[in-house]
Order: sequence, then structure tokens, then C-alpha cells
Amino acid sequence: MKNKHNERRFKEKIKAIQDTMFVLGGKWKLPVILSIYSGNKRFNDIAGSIPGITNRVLSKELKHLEENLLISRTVIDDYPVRIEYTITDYCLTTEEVAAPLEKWGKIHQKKLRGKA
Amino acid sequence: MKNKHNERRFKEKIKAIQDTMFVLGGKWKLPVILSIYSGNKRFNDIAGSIPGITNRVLSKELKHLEENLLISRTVIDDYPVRIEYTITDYCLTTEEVAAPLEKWGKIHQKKLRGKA
DNA sequence: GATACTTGTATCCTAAAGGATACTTAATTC
DNA sequence: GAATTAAGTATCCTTTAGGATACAAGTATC
Repeated sequence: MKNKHNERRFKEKIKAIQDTMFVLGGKWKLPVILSIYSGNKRFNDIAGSIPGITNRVLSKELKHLEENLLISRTVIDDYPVRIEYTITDYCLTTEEVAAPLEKWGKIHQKKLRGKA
Repeated sequence: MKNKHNERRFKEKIKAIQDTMFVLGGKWKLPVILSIYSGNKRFNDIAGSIPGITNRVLSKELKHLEENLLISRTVIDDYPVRIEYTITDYCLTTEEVAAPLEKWGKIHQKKLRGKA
């Protein structure tokens, strides 16, 4: 590390990355966003579209995403009450994160196949 | 979800993102890469440059990154044996992930300040 | 031979993430 | 009034991530 200035910028960098990891990291958050983004609005549809996720985990992730202003939850007062989850405009910015992650994942899958 | 084709592509997307999360996710992996990238080569230097990381965690992360071909470990047979960690060429591709994560983290910091 | 330095490991612990599965609530239709 | 449907919650459990702290091995120097 060359000097104080670089060091400060380095620590800001780390903090920003860790913040993103907190909001979008983990196994399920981006998959849930993508599911809603690709047209699934209802709890059971979202659950059904993501292989391996359980009710409990999905429920938690939806709350987390709502708190972070990424999705919104609408109650539709019909026969059996329906809930609709939708992506917020702000959430569209996460594409800038999801796309590179997807791309790199595919690169790395290839890389590891080459190794093994 | 419109059809089988979209559904298959959607599941590949999820898998790729989850793979990246496994390799580069969590609180420390990208910070460690960035630290080495910005010139820290030795264990104690890396540890000192990343606020809050402990020996045990750093040691684990270094192993994980080496297994995933992102850094390499060289033993320098000197007085007290020195170890040098360096970024592999392949690791440079992670910039495509780190940069967007950093950028989005800063956007989100602003967004939440606006909310509160 | 005591001391110091470097790279870790060992031990033990807490917290967070994730998972399995059953159940609740409320309205509605039959 | 039994059955169905939707959106979760409740309960309990396992696994993984992360953290605090001590100290060990090897060599060189004093």
C-alpha cells in the first residue's frame, strides 16, 4: 500500500463491496429478484420457479428485499387473498450486478472443467 | 415463466450466479483479492490492510482462492521463511465482478441515506 | 541458548444462513 | 359444514461463516 490516500480509497472500496454483499449476497437474493423480474408475481410461483428454495427461506428473502426497496408487496383483496410482488424501478439497477455475476460464473465453470 | 426454453435459461442463470457467489461471495474474498492486487504480498501485510479480518479467516480465504486458481502462493526460502501471494492472470477477470459490486454498493449507500 | 520474526494452525465459540415439514388463517365454493 | 386455495408462519434442526486468542515451527541473530 503506497500512501494514506490510496489506503483510504481501498477501505471505501472494501466497504462498498461488503455492503453490496450484505444486500444482494447469499444463495438466493438475486435468484428471487430474477424470478420476479421474469414474470413471477405470486409467492408460490416464485417458490416453484427457483429449484431448491423453501417457503421459510423465500419468505425471509422477500422481506429483506422489500426492506431494501428492491421489491414491493401488494395485497389484492380477492377470494383467497392474493399477494403480488413486483420489482421496483430502483431494483433495475441490480442488473448491473447480476449480469457480471452470471457472466463470471459461466467463465469459471469452464475454467474449472479445464482444470479437472 | 413463458415456456420450457426460458425456464431452462433461467435455471442456468441462477446456477451461474450461485457458482460465482460460492467462489467470490461472503464478506472477505474480494477484499483479499483487492489487497493482493494493490500490492500486498505477505500474510501480515494483507491482514493489516483489511480492517477486521482475523488470522484464521484470512488463512481460510487464501486457501479457497488458491484452490480456485485466483492466487498463487510462493515460498521464498529466506531467513524467516517468507511467503508471497500473487494474483494469477485469471484472477484479473474478477475485476468484472468487483467493479460493479463496488459501484452498486455506493449507489445503495446513497439510496438508503435518502430513505432515512 | 534466549529472543525475535513470520506464517500460519489449534481450540473453542457465537451468529447467521439455510433446510424440512407441519400447520394456520380466512374466504369461498360445494 | 367440509373442502379448497394462498400466503405465509412455527418449530426444530444442521451447516457454514466468522471471530478471539494462544501458540507452534523454523531459522537467524545476539
